[in-house]
Amino acid sequence: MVKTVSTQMLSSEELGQRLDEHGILPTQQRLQLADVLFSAHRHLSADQVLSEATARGYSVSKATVYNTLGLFARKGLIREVIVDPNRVFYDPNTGPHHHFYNLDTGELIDLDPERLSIDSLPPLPAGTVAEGVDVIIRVRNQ
Amino acid sequence: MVKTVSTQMLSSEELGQRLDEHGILPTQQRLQLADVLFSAHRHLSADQVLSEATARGYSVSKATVYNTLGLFARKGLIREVIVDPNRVFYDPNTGPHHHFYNLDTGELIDLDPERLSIDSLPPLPAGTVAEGVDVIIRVRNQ
DNA sequence: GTCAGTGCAAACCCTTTGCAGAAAG
DNA sequence: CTTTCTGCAAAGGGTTTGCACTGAC
Repeated sequence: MVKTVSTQMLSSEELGQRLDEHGILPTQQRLQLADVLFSAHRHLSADQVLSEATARGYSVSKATVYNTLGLFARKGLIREVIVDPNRVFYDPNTGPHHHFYNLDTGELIDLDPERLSIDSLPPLPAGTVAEGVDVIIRVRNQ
Repeated sequence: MVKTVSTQMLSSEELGQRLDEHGILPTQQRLQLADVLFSAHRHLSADQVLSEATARGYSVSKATVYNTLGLFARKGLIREVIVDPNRVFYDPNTGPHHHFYNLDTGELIDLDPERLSIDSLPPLPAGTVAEGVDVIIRVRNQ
């Protein structure tokens, strides 16, 4: 069973089910924020999520955006991407893949997983277990 | 030139030369901060650099630490490592290598470059050039 | 003397928190 | 009705900035 992640707008039932699957109570604001995150197949910062939500006429506060994004990330619904000391990006794609980060535009772009994958991890420091691997290719224009 | 009682591993002449090579005017504070950075083979945050400098009896202000670390990084003397949204780490090793980041301890550990290297970059987004590649393996204790 | 570097405190910006009111079950 | 969520504003914490002072050449 191959499930492809669609980039089109998801119905609120689908969104609600997705929240349920991750143990997240689907309130109105959470559904709206999930809608923003999953319909844009882009990487958004908290601020951008708030702007986008506001632009769509959703009524959400800044605190709720931050709290909700943190919750979604903790529950595994989305992934935090740390590439810029000034802001955290949120990636609706939780599958294994890496990123280009454009230092000039601040844009974060998915890297085709087939193009670069770390297949064998090196020995980890004693007493630790791997939690995740991030590869960031920093690029500049021209 | 008066020698101060310190634990520095590089002579101030060596440090001064290193700053010169990177086009950095070697002032007293810059030499002291370079001393802290290069004698500790660790990854330090700005705050840790300040603490360490103070502990050694160096007289540097917080603003100068931040300005100087930024300058060193811009000039290629040290490398910024972005792994934690709450602080930037500075790595005196500018050679190609990657990192383990311990989420429990906040510790950043060098990964032996022979253990993991990205030898062929995937095609970059159109109109961009690679600036650097960061691989972060996030680990937890136990 | 001139220009760059430094120190201090205040400003900044993103993010988190405290708490009262609203909503979900 | 009880518990959880939301919104507002204020606090928090790392980093940057404005400006006067100091130091290097």
